[in-house]
Amino acid sequence: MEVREAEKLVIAKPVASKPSTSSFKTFTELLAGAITAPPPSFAESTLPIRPKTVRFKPKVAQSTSALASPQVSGPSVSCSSEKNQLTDKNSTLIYKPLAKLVSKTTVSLLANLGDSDGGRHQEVAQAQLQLQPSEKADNHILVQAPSNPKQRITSHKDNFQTVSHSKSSAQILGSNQRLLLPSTRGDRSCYDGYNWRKYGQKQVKGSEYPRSYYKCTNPNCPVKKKVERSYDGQIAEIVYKGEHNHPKPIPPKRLSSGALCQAYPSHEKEKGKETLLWSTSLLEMNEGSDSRMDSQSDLGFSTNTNYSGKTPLVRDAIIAGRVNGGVGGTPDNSCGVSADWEEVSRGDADEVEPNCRKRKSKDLAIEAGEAVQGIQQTQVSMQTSSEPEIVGDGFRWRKYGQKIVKGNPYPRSYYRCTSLKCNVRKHVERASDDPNAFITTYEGKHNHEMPRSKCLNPAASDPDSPTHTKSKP
DNA sequence: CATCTTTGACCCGGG
DNA sequence: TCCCGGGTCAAAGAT
Repeated sequence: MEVREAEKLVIAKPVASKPSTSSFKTFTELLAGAITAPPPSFAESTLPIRPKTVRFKPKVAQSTSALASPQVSGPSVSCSSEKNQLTDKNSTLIYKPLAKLVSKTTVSLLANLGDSDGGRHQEVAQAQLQLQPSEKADNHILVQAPSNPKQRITSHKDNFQTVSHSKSSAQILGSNQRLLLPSTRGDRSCYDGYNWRKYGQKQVKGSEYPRSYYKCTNPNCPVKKKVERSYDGQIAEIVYKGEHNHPKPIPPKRLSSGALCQAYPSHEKEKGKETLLWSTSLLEMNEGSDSRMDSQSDLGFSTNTNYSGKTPLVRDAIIAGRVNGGVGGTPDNSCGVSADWEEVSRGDADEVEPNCRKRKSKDLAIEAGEAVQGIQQTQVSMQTSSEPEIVGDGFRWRKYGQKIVKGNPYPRSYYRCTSLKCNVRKHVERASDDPNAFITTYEGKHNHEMPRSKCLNPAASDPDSPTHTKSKP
């Protein structure tokens, strides 16, 4: 099967679980031994490990080969080959380059990676990062896994640019694709370091798969993502909306909880394998089998999951590129990647939601948002001029939608006041090619006073003031 | 008991 | 003005 073909290429590492009486076994031996273990259905598989793993079907042979040997080097890797496969619908990554911050830890981590095979990951990660020539108002990341045989073109209209590459992320993702059996609880499809709450699911016309809607659980964080998942659990497409206005939540103790506890299925936690250091995982990633990965099998791949699995850098590259509000898909993107993981263990951000499932009621969340304001401000300042209203004009807004409105090639973002019982809404859209020109339209009147956050910098709290926005209340 | 997912209904912009 | 369809809400159920 094609799927297995992909696995063969990517996950070919013999399981370490084998009681290695004799220090080394040939691959054949390992294979043979493994084949006996899994169910008959896997007999034909050359992958003795992780029988549960389901990967996106690599429709493109070359892609798999590329995956197998990510020898490309240098930051430019992503650009060179990607153009060659613009038509490769199986591996499409829509990514809006955004300026991103690279932490020191990231740098150091990258350095370390470079010493090992991390360099490869970095390259791969870079391959994931696709620059979008146009400055759009929203950063969306669209990851489309190649699993879908009918891969539909990820044409996100004007907002997106479909890009593919030899080592397309999708394929890489695919290589790490896991069976996403919707876990009953905590199906955080796509672990990306953030916590998501599913708030809807729908069968979208034109899409063969149901689309799930997720919101970042962080208070006042406008980020949402849509995940289309095939019936067998594979992620067909992921679309991110907005930018996180907060740092990544941090698990109390190294990947053991926090984000993981949410992102990972319950059994994952039970296994306690998440305590594995990512660094360790990184070393094993491309070889295919680490227990952690196994435990992720039902996590669902995703931009995140997959990345986090075999190619965390890839994942992070994407996430970081977006999360950090970066403007540029510079080679550093790969750094952001690792940075993300670094952050996970650093604990610099979870003041808002340090523990998994600490989420309280919406009210509490809103209140908590106050505490985040400071962070927001900081984050926003790092962002591009896009979506300046996230933090607001003194009020707090939550983005609840976005659409392409006729007559404007740029997407219109919809916000609502986060204050309870306040029905004020507004939508923001680019007014022209000028990335700084926005039109903000307000609806309704605030039935409350402008919130005053202690951490809020009055000066910074008025993103509208920059003159880029003209409001018409 | 708290939190999260599910899912049908509703909202609303666009054609 | 009506209909379509994507997105969101929120009650109910699950964990």
